Amino acid sequence: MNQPLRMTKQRAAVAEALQVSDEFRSAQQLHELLRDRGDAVGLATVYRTLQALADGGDVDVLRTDDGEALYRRCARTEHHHHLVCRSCGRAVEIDGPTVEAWAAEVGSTHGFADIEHTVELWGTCAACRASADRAS
Amino acid sequence: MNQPLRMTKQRAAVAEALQVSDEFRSAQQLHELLRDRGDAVGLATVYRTLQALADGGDVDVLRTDDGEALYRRCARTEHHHHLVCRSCGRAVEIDGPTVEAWAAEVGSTHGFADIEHTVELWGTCAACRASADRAS
DNA sequence: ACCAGAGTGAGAATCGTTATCATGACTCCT
DNA sequence: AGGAGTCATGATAACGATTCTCACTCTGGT
Repeated sequence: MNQPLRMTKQRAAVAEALQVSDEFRSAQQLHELLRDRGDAVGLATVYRTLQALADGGDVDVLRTDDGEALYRRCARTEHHHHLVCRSCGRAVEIDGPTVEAWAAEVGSTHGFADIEHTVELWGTCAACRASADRAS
Repeated sequence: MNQPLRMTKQRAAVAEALQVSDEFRSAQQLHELLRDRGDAVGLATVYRTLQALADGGDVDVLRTDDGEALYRRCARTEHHHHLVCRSCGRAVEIDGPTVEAWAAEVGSTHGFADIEHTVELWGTCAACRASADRAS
């Protein structure tokens, strides 16, 4: 068994920064956000904390097209997917009712085991579209 | 209009290395593979070529969990997904008949536009499972 | 209050990837 | 064949994200 994590100022700060928004944020964004807010936390610690939270299933992680990791504290712990705004990171949690079974079936059909699936939707949310229009 | 790319030894070599296998390979793996085979090609060129091929839709790109890009020359050019072996990179092209419509619908329901989706399945193929058993 | 050990942070180190830039190869024109 | 102009190459530097190192600090149990 792995002993529970100690609660420190920094971990609390990171956790809280995640509570606040429902948007996916990169480690660096969170680091900056904390700095600006006054709770300066070392970048390394932000990374460590996020990793720990992710391992514990407390935050969801996904990758942008260029490989950067984004983190978000989701309302539910159960398996789900996301519809993410590619410009602001705002996300909606969604289910893929049919996807789950489909994935497992396709996997075994081809003799693959331990199937996992990555299903994420990317789009531009209404708000970001509005501000893009305004700019043009 | 963008003029066609010049066909050079190195581009041919990279393209051919991709033809050979149906496995997803990283740029670095391909670079090594070419070196070993005798067709030494600069790493930068491998990256450039892969990027060009990807832009042209001639190779598919996906990202591992840790953000590394993997490339593969697929049989079809039309939109499709993959079932990839997480240990050897072997891949099977699959369709997600229902997924497409579902993605678009979910997107518009939440007011998102320009919906794209990422759907990839990861598993362990029969061959890799066999060699894993042998090792244990 | 004390102490063992987990946690922290500044900076170095890694790793994948992209940018630079001098050099080389290819095309087209004559 | 002889250039001029262009695109491609490759060694290397630069980059950005992430991880590692290590001396120092704090937490949590006593």
